[in-house]
Amino acid sequence: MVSLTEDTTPGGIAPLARRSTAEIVAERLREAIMHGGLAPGSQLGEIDLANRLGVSRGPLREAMQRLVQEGLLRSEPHRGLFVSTLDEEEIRDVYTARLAVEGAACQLIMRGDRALAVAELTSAHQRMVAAAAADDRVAFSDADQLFHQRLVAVSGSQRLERMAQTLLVETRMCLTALQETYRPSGDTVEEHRLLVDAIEQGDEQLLLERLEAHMTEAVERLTSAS
Amino acid sequence: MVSLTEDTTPGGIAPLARRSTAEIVAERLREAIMHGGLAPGSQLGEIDLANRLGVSRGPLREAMQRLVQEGLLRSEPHRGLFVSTLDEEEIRDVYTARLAVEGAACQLIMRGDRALAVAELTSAHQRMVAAAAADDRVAFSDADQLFHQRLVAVSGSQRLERMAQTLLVETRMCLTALQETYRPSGDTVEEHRLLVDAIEQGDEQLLLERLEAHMTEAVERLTSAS
DNA sequence: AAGTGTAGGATTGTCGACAATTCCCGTGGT
DNA sequence: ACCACGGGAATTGTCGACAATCCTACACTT
Repeated sequence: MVSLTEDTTPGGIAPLARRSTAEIVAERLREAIMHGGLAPGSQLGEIDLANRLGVSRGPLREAMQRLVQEGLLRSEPHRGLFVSTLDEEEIRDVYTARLAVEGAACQLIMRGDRALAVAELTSAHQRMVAAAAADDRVAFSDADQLFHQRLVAVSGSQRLERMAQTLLVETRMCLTALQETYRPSGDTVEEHRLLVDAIEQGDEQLLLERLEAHMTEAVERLTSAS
Repeated sequence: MVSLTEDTTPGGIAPLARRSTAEIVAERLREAIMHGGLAPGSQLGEIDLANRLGVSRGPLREAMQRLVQEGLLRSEPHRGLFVSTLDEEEIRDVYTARLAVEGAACQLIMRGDRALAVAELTSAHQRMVAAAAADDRVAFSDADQLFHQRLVAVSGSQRLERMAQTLLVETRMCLTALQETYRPSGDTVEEHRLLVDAIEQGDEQLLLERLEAHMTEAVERLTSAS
């Protein structure tokens, strides 16, 4: 039985608030869905998964209910749980919601700590540049996800951050499924840089326009590939 | 043991998709939190709740994990689950998120079926008027909630609708907690009517302005009372 | 041959009991 | 009077087993 509660902060004293098993398992499942370990549409056998994770069916089922609430899993009573599939319309919906959430985050950033935002996002952007240079698809997607995670995180809104997390997992799920056709592109890198620039300049209108353009471009790239 | 799976469509043939127990229990818990049956900050005893709902601890725990994921419950490992409390900052956060979600829904409505939206929202608005006339606080809150539920529902975005659901429950939780000071007001009724009017006119800019004003007013009413 | 009915197998849904951890409170010491 | 220190109770977390349900495949009827 593998230990699920590994302490991530060796020197830290404060993080005494260990997380519940269901939360940890849910995170593992999210990662698996994101990286394609659990393909869209596939059924999740409880006994198999429980054994693989080293936990019993109880905590596993609790974790799965979390993902059902998030929309990542679909529940068919007495049939089982399946990884959600995203058709073209759903992809558009994801990006519509992302635009709403991240747009609101941008507005908060403009009224808040812009310097912090620029610092955080520039750091994430540099990772994108490096990943693109190395032509590392996984690292590129990681950096892309990190960029948008930080965008909503520095907004300071817990709810926008939580909503964005789910949406980013869904986004990542698409990218992984279409891994063949999706490659690091200079355009994508540039789009993110333009966002940071707009924040630095303090031009809210410009920022929102560029964010919308960024989302539109992303949908275009994904739907044209499928 | 009481039957939880009551068929709502006697004559219908298609709706065979019965919902899972966890989903039903989660909905019951949401209602209880909304209406004050479970006060903010109070702990949820598992055995007691399970007995009261007529289910075992297993399904109940699964349902509770859903609410934890939604943010309605807070989990403290080995301590228990508590109903989330909302301080003033959190209330502002809720309305920030609501503005983002409902604003996006409004934009979709403007590009979609405006007539349907007007019909649905007018109907909900009439309930508000009636509740205000009868000075029925609960019915008034019900109508208010229904109005905003329909607003996101007619947008056609599943994700915006799901996000809004959680936010509306949190909103309702505040209203219930502050039930003493919150009363049906003509201003609130009028604000909703202005929203419907803006949709009917097809003026997106005006609609968004009025929506933002509506949210701001609501925050004002709630925070000044506490 | 096509469709229907039925038995088998497998999976999910549910339940009760056991183990682990935490908090409360009484006791003793300083 | 205050603080440190266990003992005990209550609650959560976990687990394995039982019951209900559904899919598959095969035999039977028309």
